[in-house]
Amino acid sequence: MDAGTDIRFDRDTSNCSIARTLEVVGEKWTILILREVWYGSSRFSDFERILGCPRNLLAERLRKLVEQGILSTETYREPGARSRLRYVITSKGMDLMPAVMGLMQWGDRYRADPEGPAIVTRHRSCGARLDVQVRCEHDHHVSAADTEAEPGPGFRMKADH
Amino acid sequence: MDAGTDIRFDRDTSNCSIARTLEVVGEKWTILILREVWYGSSRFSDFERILGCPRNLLAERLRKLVEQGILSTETYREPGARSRLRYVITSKGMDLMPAVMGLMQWGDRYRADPEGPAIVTRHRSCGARLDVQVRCEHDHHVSAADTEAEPGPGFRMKADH
DNA sequence: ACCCTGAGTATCAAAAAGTAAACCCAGCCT
DNA sequence: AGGCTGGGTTTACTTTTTGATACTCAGGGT
Repeated sequence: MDAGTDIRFDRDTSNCSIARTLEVVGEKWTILILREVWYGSSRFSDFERILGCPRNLLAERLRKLVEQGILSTETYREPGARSRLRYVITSKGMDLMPAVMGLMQWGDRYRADPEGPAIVTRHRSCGARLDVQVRCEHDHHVSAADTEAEPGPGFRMKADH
Repeated sequence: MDAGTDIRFDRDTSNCSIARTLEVVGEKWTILILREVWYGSSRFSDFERILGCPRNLLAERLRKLVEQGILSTETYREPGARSRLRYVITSKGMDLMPAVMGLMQWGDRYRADPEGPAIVTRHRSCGARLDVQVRCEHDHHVSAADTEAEPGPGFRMKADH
C-alpha cells in the first residue's frame, strides 16, 4: 500500500468522526443519561435518583447535551404544581441510539448476569427483539471482520510530515 | 404502567449492559485504540505515534483490553530485530465494532469536516459503503424512535425500595 | 563490552470527577 | 405574606484519572 494514503501511518487524527463524537458523549455519565432518556425519563430528579450521580455533573452534562442539540427542553405542568423543564431527545440525539444499542448488545452478550439482561428492547410496531447490524449499500449483512477503512474526502496527513 | 415493572422508577442499575460495557471501553483512549486496531495497527509504537497519548495510559489500556479478551498478543519478528509483541483483535473485540461504527456514523453525519469524513468504510467483499442499522427479528429496518425497552430476566428493583 | 531500539515502568503535577452541603428562585398553597 | 418544593447553582474539599517526563529492561548489532 502507498504510504501516502496508508491510514495507519502519519495521518492527521484531528478530523476523526469517532473522536468528535466522543468529545460530545465520551464523558462519564453522558451515555447513561441518554440511556435513561431512551428508557423514558425526562426530569432532572429522575436522572439523579436512578443514576446516583453528582448533581453538578448532571447539570453540566444536561447543559452540554442541550447545547449540542441532542436533548431539548420543554416546559410541562402537573396539576397543582408550577411549570417545570423536562429534557427530551431530539432526532439528532436519536441517531446516537444505534451506537448505544451496540454497546448494550455487547454487554448482553459478554457481560450479562446469569439470569440474563436487565432490559430487553423491542420494535414497538411489531414487538420483535432488536439487533444492531452492519449492512452495506447492497444490503449484505456485513461482519466486522469483513470491513475495511480507507481515506475519505476529508483525509489529511500530519502537517509536519 | 405498573410501578413494579416501570424501568424508569427505582430499578437496580447495577445490572446494566451499557454500564458494564463502558466499564471496559469507557475510559479515555480505549475506543480510539480499538479504532486504530480496526484500521490495521497492532504495535505499541504505532498506537503511541498516531494517538499521541501518554505511554503509561496506553500500556494500561492495552493490558486491560488483553485481560478482557478484546485484544490478544502475538509475537512477531522483523528481520534483524528481536521478537516483539503485537496486539490483534479477537472476535469478542470485533463484536464491539458495530458500536464503534455507530459512533463514527453519527460523527460523519453531524460533526464532519466541510470536505467530508476522513475515513470511509466498505464491505471488503463487495466494496459497498457501510451503514449501521437497527433491525428486528422480522428483519424490519427499525428507527430508534420506534423502539421500546422493557424489563428482562435479569431485571431487579433497588433492594432498599 | 557497549550501544541502540521498542516496549514498557515509575514518578509526580495537573485536571477532572466525586462528595457534601449550603444556597437560590419561581410560583403554588394557605 | 410567608412557607414549601422541584429544580437547580455554588462552593469547598477529597479522590481518581490523566498527562509529561524520566527511567528501565531485554535483546540484537557491532
